[in-house]
Amino acid sequence: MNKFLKEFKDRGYFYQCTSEDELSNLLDKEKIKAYIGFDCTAESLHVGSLLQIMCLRLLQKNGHRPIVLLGGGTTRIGDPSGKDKTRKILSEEEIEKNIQNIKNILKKFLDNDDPNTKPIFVNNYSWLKNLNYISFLRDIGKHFTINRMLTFDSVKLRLDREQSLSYMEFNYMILQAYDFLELNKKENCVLQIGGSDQWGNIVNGVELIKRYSNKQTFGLTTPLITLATGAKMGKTENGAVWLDEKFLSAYDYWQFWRNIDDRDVIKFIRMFTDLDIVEIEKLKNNNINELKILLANKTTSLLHGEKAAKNSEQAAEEAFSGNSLGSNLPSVNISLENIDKKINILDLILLSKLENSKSEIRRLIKGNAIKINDNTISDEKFIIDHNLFKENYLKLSIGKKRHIKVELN
RNA sequence: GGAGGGGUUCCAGAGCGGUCAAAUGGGGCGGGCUGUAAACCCGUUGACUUCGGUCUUCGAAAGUUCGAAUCUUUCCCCCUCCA
Repeated sequence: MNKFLKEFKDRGYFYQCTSEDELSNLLDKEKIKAYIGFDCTAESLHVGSLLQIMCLRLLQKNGHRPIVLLGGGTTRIGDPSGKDKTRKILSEEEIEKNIQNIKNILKKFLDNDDPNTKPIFVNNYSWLKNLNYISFLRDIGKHFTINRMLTFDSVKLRLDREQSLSYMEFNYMILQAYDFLELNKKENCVLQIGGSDQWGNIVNGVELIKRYSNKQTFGLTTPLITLATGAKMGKTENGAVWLDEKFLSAYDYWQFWRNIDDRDVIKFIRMFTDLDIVEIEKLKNNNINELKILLANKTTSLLHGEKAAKNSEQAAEEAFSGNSLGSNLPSVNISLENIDKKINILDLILLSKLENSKSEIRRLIKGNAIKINDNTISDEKFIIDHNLFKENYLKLSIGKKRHIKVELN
């Protein structure tokens, strides 16, 4: 089997593939261009897209060139795959902003220098916006039958569950198929990779290219990753695990990986780090907490850099060891006047925006969840005094896991 | 267009004149055990509070009533069946 494909499988990226043998042969023979599309509904990507990103990296590692399609056009429609409801439609400016943001995140993960493998960013709006309805129907629409379209899961599930599917959304798969055709013509892109929910859309593209240009192309999908607990990966405590530092600090990102379920650790090291696959097998008997730290360090390095990963590890060490002030923790600032005003613990937490309900904070205090410099606060009227600030900051803990540095300025 | 069913707190889903800030389950949060794990146990889950209470919520608005999530009217939205 082809080297790329083998590693793709060994790392657990593989779910389904069209004409696997032919693809393997092709990959042996030449360096190809492959594309993955990213939805631009959100302002940032989250770990749910990480597997796709790792696929891009693996392509580069094997000398292939990734094309990143930012779905500026298709985001205006909304992919019905795996969705119960029609998505809210975003404004042009929002989508444009999202595209820029997402592009920047992707660049962090990819090698942008090697001229042979550096990513090609495309926005399908550039070709979708000018489509002419009549000629599109005649050129492209004739290759699709409603009979077949109705058999695809994205459509079938919505119909079976008796949830409405608008004509607009129904067209999504045709547009995605057209994207592939366009990239095949323009860039000679011969492979589309996507999550398993994209299978129908991908197959449609492969078939369209076959009918339209009589060329063979390929589709490859990755499995849906679920956690050992059964939950979908990517959303936790405070919402999604964002890849953008503006939404989730490097420290919190590190913590996300540090807290992965035991049963998922090796699997995730395989999927989300660059460690050699053979080396990973040898790690299996290592201390589970060491492995979690390794996982957290490697994944955080890929996104935020090694230094940020190290800092996070150190901050965690300090925060959880219990007798250090955690100078590396994420920090919030509050102004000196507040302390002069003798604010209490309730207001301090409110000001630092860690909670926004006094009732909630009261509840936390009753549950012994609030600590300042590792001392439990049991009085909701506890006054924040200057002498709590060592070297201009104090350590505020909410629960066992949320530790933060409150700095004066 | 006609006939029915429905919109309840994060979700699912009870309530159908006062005892309802609203059962139950899930999820979340906190505590305990432990390993910053899982499982399990306990607590909590509208806001504010001088901890006595006060205020705002059951699609929207108006009304009946001492009193409404519960009754009436109008409007909006969703679903099913028939045409």
